[in-house]
Amino acid sequence: MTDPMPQDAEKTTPRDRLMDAATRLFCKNGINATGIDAIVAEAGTAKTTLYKIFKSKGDLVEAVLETEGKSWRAWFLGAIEQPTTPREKLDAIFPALKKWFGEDSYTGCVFINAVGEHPKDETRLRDLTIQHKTFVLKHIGELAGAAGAVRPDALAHQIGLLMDGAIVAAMVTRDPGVADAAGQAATALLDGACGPAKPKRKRTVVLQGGAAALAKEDLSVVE
Amino acid sequence: MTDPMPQDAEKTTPRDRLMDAATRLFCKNGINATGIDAIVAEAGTAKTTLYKIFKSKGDLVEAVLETEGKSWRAWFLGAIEQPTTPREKLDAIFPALKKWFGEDSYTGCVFINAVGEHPKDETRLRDLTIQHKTFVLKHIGELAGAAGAVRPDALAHQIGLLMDGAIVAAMVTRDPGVADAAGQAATALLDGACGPAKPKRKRTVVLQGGAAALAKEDLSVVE
DNA sequence: CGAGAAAGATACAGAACGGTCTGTAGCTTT
DNA sequence: AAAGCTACAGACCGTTCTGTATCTTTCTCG
Repeated sequence: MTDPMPQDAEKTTPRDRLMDAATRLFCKNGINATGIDAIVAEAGTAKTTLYKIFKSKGDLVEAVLETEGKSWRAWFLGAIEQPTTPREKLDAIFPALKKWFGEDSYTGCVFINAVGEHPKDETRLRDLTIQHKTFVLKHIGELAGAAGAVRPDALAHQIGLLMDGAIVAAMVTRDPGVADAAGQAATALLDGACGPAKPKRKRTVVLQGGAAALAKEDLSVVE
Repeated sequence: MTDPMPQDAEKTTPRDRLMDAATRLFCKNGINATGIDAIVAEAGTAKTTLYKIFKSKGDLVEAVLETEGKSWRAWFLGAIEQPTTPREKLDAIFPALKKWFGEDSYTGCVFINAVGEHPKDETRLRDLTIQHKTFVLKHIGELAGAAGAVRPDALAHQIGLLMDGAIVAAMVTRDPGVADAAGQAATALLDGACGPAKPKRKRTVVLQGGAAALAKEDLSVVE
């Protein structure tokens, strides 16, 4: 059967526009500070359209977090997969973050901000955030293991804390340079756990394919 | 002159009650999610009383941040000043944070959360946050210098990032154990910058009085 | 006691909130 | 041409928001 779908062109769906507008406004102004009217105005859709697609504002928030999380993970993994060795990939983390921090549209981590501005006994947003962070940490932990770290998961946990700290500090200070400070700390931790990087003398670290294959696997967070 | 103040007893002023209620509700539920009515109900005051004391909700928010910041700094400096040597004080940072994280009322850093839930082009809240963090980092930097760190300010910056990361991660996960991971990372960084702590063999580090005197100085953040 | 300030209670104003409703324009499909 | 679907437009619902105005109570202190 021939597909009657009208090709592609710039046929953006209302859903995409709503998600895009909501993401932008939630990040820039905060979730609670963003009204439905502002979202539909930015998206150029009707309010009815929004409520035909999403059950409620909370439903839209969750959809934004999931999509934004998946998008961020794809960008992040892509940004650190270009080097060849696991150690070099790990060393690419904070330069990548620095680039992110330098964007005009940088507004910190939408997960962290969402948890911070909602009631602390709320579990749904925290669970989504934990899934997001766990996915990233798992990948870093596997890289750390492949790089020969003595306690890969502990090292990944520490790097994750440095990442979160840098993300928050960059949001507050608007200074991408915090990524350098975090990167130097990470390098010191990595040197301690794996031995120095030896940037010129190539010290080949075997990559058994586990971490490399994982880089291309599904970015969804399974429950 | 005899003080005509009616002793003490539980004579709480409306201002104190309002500040207390606002602090608790802002931290627990978020600033934008907390209405004036909820604050006056929790404080047991009239709405008119609030607006007689504070010009606006934003004014109340700033007052809460300043008071809460001063209180936190006093607690934090007190929690790490009990050890004698600078290095031991630095090693006390993350155990202190762990105790904080374990409190039922722990809700993360109100400064970070406030910045996250407000428009990102807002400068006032970010400035208050930077002042707060700068004060803490300056103290840590002086301790690091007294402990013989090669680049005390850089080390303090890195420790600050670990602190922020731990604060955020503890808010999300509700697991005080993140302080242990952060503390291990800090210990590794400190060992690298100052040499190992040598916990038993006392390696006396001279303290020229600068950092010790500072511990008792004004906790206010000067503009 | 009695004057006056402080703070409570309450109602209100005007705007904004999340969310629903009615109606219609524009496009396929048949 | 008729029918149907999607999405936009915008009024509207009840609620909640920040902030104010008015009145009463309570307490202090001379």
